[in-house]
Amino acid sequence: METQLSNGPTCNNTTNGPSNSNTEDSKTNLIVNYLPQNMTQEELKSLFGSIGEIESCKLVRDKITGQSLGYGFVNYVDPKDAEKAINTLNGLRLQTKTIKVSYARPSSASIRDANLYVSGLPKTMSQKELEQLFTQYGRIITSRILVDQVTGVSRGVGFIRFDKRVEAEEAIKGLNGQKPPGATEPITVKFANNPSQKTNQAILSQLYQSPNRRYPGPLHHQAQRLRLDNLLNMAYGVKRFSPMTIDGMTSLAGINIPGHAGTGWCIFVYNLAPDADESILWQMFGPFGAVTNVKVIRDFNTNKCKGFGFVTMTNYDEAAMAIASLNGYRLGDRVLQVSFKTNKTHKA
DNA sequence: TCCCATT
Repeated sequence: METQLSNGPTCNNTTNGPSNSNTEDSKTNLIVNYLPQNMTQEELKSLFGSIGEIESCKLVRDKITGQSLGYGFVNYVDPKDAEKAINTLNGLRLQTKTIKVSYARPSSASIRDANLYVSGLPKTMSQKELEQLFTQYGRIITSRILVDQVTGVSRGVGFIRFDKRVEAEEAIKGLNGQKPPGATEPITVKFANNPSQKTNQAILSQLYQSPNRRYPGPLHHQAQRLRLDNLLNMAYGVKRFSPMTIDGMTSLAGINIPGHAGTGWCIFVYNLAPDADESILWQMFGPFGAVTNVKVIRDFNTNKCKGFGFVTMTNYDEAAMAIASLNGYRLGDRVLQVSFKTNKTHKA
């Protein structure tokens, strides 16, 4: 039973069919991938706790920096709740991410370091074709082709994660330096970099590529020292800086602050009646927690609601609870659709 | 040339 909800064009769900060992663990323990960088373990627990009772929950963090690695585990008490979580939360879009929810495989050393980096792919090769090339070597857990953010065209590089490391090793032996069918150039297949090593390099390049300082070396000025301290603190998650501190650091302008959630969590409410007004949104969402803004989108000429609106809530867990409770809610003769707002444009 | 899938 494969779960195939929309999970982005370059992300598959080739995971955990019924061929897995049927231990109790495999039926209650879920892995959650592609979490937003700023999501905390408590928020993860809140979101999944809205489905049913959680036995344990863990957000995986970098051992050194404490930064979220973007995935976590949720272990339910009841296998039915685990199944329900997959059915209702897989493919959920949070900020820029589309989360993936699937059964966790039993933990073992043999499944670690099974991720391959593939380059030199024909630009025309699809994700499915990439999988077809690699599937002879083992069970593919995830595959991905990187695309140019602007044009959407393949960059000719991608990833294949196998179930077992030995499968990945065999794929390297079999495919590295080989030409895929119809291709003119050979591809390179090697183990992917360890994701946790990357964070530090990104921080260093931020430090050294800031406008006043392009070369590595000792820091002399007070402003630069402060900037270094702040960057390290932010990067290593030691503390969060108040907006005041950040405003005072003009040299920080242009640097994206990890973990900054913005003004709140925007919720998209669809299928409102033409005569809906703001008060109904306050009434519906207010009981779940702090609501800072509501808006009903209206037609400029008729002043009638165009069928949707937005609600901004301060706290993630309250927003998640409101969504879990109000999505599918019957308002009059209409069934509402409630979700976190996406970046998609909603045409009227 | 590197996508955050094993607590």
